[in-house]
Formats: sequence, C-alpha cells, structure tokens
Amino acid sequence: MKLNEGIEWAIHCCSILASLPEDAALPARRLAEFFDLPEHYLAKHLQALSQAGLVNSAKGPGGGYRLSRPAANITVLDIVLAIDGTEPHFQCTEIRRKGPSGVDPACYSKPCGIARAMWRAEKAWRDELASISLKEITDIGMQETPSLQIEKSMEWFGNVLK
Amino acid sequence: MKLNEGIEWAIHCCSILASLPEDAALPARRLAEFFDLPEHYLAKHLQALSQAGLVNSAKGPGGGYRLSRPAANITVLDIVLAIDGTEPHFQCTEIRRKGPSGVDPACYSKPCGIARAMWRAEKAWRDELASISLKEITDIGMQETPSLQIEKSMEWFGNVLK
DNA sequence: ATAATAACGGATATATAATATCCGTAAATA
DNA sequence: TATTTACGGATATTATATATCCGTTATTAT
Ligand code: SF4
Ligand code: SF4
Repeated sequence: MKLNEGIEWAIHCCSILASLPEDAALPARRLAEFFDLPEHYLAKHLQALSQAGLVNSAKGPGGGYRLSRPAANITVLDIVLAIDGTEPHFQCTEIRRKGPSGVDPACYSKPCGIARAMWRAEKAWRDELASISLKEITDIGMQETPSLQIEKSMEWFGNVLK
Repeated sequence: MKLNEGIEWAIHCCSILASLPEDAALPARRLAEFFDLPEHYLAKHLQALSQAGLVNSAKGPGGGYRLSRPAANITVLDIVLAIDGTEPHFQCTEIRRKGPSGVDPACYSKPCGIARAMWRAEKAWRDELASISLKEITDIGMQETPSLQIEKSMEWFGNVLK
C-alpha cells in the first residue's frame, strides 16, 4: 500500500499558500510551476482542497487559490482527508460469515475484534495527523529551509504576484 | 488508498491457526475452504507469513501451516508487515528540491517537517497495531463469535484434522 | 518404488486504482 | 471582447492488487 502522492503535493501547496500575503492568490499553473508538477493533475487535487473547504478559489485574472482560514486552524489531517478521502483504509469484507462454519448474518451484531483493532490503529494515525497544524508545518519549513531557497522563493513570489 | 485485503485474510488465518491443537497443521487448501477464499491467492499470502517467520510450513500429507510461536508473542503488526511489506506508506519524492527555487540537494540534510509528520503518524499506527497480540484477537473472537459458529467450526476441524 | 499431498517460486493474466491529459463551460478581469 | 482561471466530465496511460497456472521439491503413505 502506498499513500496518494497528491498528499505530499497538497501539503506543500498549502504551506506555500500559508506564507502568501493576506490578499494574494496563486493559480494552479503557478503552484505546478513552483514544484515542477504536472499542472492538470495538480489542479485536480487543488479542486479537492477547494471542495473540502480548505482553500478558496477565484476565477479569472488575478484569481487562483488561497487558504480559507488561518493556517493554525488547518490540520494535516484536514488536507490528507481532502485528498485521500474519508473512507477507512481497512475495509471489512466480513469473511467470518462465509465458509462451512458461517451462520446467519443477523448473528453478527458488531464488527469483529480484528476490524476494531485495525480501526483503532487508524484512529491513532488520524489523531496524530490532527495534532499537527499547517502553521507548525510552515514554521518548521521556514526554520529548516536553506536560506538561499527562501531568497529564491521570495523573488519568485515577487515576480509572480505582479 | 486501501489496505491490502490479504491483511484481513492473514489475521483471520493466524487466528484459526492459534486455536489449533498443539501438533496440528492446516494446509492452504483447507484455510481457503474455511473462509471461502481463492485458494492460490491465499497461498501466496500464507507464503509471505512463512517468509516472515510467523508460521512454520510442512510439505506433504499431513503438512500445512501452524504458528511458529505462541499467539501471545505475535502482534497484529507482525502480520500486517508480513503481508503489506515494511515500506512506509508515505513516500517522500523530494519535491522541495525542484522548481525555480530549488537549490543544491546537498543543502537538504534531513527529511522536511512534512515527511517527519507523516512518518510520526505512521509510527502511531504501527505502535497501536504492535500493542495487540494475536492471543488477544483470538480471545475476543472466542467470546464474541456466535456459539453456533463455534460448534460448526469445531466439527469442521474434527473432520479435517482426521 | 510409486503415488498422493502440499509448499514454493516464477510466470502470466485480469481487474482495479493511481496518475495524467484533454476538452468544453462558466466566471471574473481588464 | 479577449484573456485568464476554476471546474467538471471524459478519456488515456501506468502501476498495483488480485487471481490463476505450472513446474519443482519435499514429505508421507501405500
Ligand atoms: S468484521 Fe472481522 S471478519 Fe468481518 S470482515 Fe471485518 S475483519 Fe473480517
Ligand atoms: S522531505 Fe518534504 S519535500 Fe521532500 S519529498 Fe518528503 S515531504 Fe516532500
């Protein structure tokens, strides 16, 4: 199993949007350019973020994407669920009901211990992701990104945001 | 993203093996029959369990699979990693290095905050799975499985183990 | 010995999902 | 009016998961 690659893209994009001036927006084309990603496919992911309400979108010249709320109020889990969907990774197919020892489905009132264990682990995963805000991500990024790259980025922003 | 369906199969199979008499073994064919699963594909997963050292296998008549150690010493994580592989779900593709602001790769000494956050969440997931032993799974199963199904299973075991 | 059972590994086929592109439409700006 | 951009649907491509098949080897029973 591999996590959707778009998750990495989306978190990076949100992190960039978080460091934008208040009234600025970046179109998909620009974000794709910044990270050297396939433009149209990234656009799909950005639309998913939009549908999840994490970003606001504006059409037309000067339009694009911006965060819909402060980065401190967006968690990494929000972004992950927006891209990956909210379905649990572990899907129960009820094999306990089948085969020669299976009995009437009505006898199984709740998910078995296996499913519950898997879902508990998934909850631990989500809880951890929910404990990290986009603001923390960007703060860490600011601290750890090589200063040369920060300079280059700022210059690029300057050009792109007119 | 969806977890490998074989994970559910494998945990169920291990649970069955855990409740077998000390010297008994079940061949893949029988396990597939018990859960109404595709025989050859299940066999692949069982071989993975074997390679991971969780079960011992014996060829020839009377052969098959049995647990390699007490169920209390096998965790759900052991089984999950045996089937799903040990690679982290989140794969870092280093997009921060690309695009117009990327700098010399040598400048990036360690994974960025995003990757670290994703991996921390994955660790929480694994820790939770590691905290549950196969014995706990089977104990819960024994308590919660409808008594009629337990009876049917016992009868089936009796016939199959000769 | 011979036949039957069963694991094992490799090769292959099929189905599903992830990745990626394309196009037409609608909205906003200049 | 022309340009920019988001959006949704359709489609193509690639990778992975699912499933089967086969030949080999080891083991047991006859
Ligand atoms: S509830 Fe248990 S038996 Fe049913 S599908 Fe889920 S894991 Fe399998
Ligand atoms: S380290 Fe950060 S930038 Fe590099 S691939 Fe991982 S998530 Fe992306």
